[in-house]
Amino acid sequence: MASKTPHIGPLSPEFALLGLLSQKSAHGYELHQRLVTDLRQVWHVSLSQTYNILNRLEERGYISGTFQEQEKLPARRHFHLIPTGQQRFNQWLHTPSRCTVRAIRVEFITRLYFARASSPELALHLIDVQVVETSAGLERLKTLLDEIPSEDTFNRLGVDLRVRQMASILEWLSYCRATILLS
Amino acid sequence: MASKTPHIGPLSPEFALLGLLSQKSAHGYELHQRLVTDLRQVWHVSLSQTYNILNRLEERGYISGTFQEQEKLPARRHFHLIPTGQQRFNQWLHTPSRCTVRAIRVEFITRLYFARASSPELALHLIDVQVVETSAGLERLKTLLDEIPSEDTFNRLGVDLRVRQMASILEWLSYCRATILLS
DNA sequence: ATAGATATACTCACTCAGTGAGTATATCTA
DNA sequence: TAGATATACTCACTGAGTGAGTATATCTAT
Repeated sequence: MASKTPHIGPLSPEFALLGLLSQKSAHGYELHQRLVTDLRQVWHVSLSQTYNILNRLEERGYISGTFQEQEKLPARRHFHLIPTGQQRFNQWLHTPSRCTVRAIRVEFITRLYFARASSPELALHLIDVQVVETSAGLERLKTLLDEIPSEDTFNRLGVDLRVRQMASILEWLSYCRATILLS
Repeated sequence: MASKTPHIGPLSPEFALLGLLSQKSAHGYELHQRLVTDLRQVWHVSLSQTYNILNRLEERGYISGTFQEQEKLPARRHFHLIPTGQQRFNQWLHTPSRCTVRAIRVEFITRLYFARASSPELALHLIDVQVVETSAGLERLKTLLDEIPSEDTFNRLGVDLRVRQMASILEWLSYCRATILLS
């Protein structure tokens, strides 16, 4: 019954929350706010989704939350990262993103955000690794495109668009490098 | 309790199935096969997801299925489009896609597939409308980018990538037009 | 002065996307 | 003749994402 892919997918803000907690423990509302200020163009996460993920992360034993009474406002839960969660985050931080537009735009940028905060050299390294990964992906897509017969119009159009997008991601990655160097 | 957005989202293969049924009624297995031959680079839909959607579509009164006994193989359900479903499909067919990479790559290509099958002029018209829509989206993104302060590095990087992708989509749309004209 | 908006802080119940395993039979292939 | 592959579908699950609801405090404009 247990799913073969507990791989909860790096395309949910899960790792972003883990990362924010690795910088500073906090309660849900604050985490959500940090997410929507620093990465609002990257993730579109509602408050309730934030809490959903936080609860799951706690169930799985990656973070731990304790209730804090407050004088006037309602009690809140203060979360902090525990070793398994830190380990999970570190591993994610060093794994390149898949070669899809969404993975780059959402997951890779998030990774870069945390990498730069901990060490700008790491950020530059991640960019270089991602360039290699993406170039390889682009070649695979070009080969795939060549193998699709011209009558197969819509499959060709789909792959052709992906080829163009990979190419534009490569250009963006180089712009990204320059931006990180200057920042 | 009822969701405010019954907007089941055009990013599920729902409309593709409606469209396939508008061309020819069929049973689930066959619909799945048509999907993975003609649009395999566009949708990645498993057989069980196909049945899920077909069941939902029937519950909602867009399609209707009747059991057919077979001599040797197990009975199968033959689906056909009913008027509300046809109407829903027609409306979708004439609504431009949102300006996101995924909407274009998945939904727009699907729309084009059905448009060309019914009339190549319609396909060309849809492309032209989409160009207008996408150009407007690109301008909005550029304005947004200008409004993000340069210290806000990662939000800028996110929007910058989207700008590049919109630009590459516009080029692709023009390639698309040429392809449809020649096909 | 006070009414209404906004901020803090969280819970709950829901729909939809997507997967994997399971059931059953027929036919093709080495 | 055994195993892979094709036909045809069901079921139960996890995870993404939303909207409404609860409750209190503070700020703001009339």
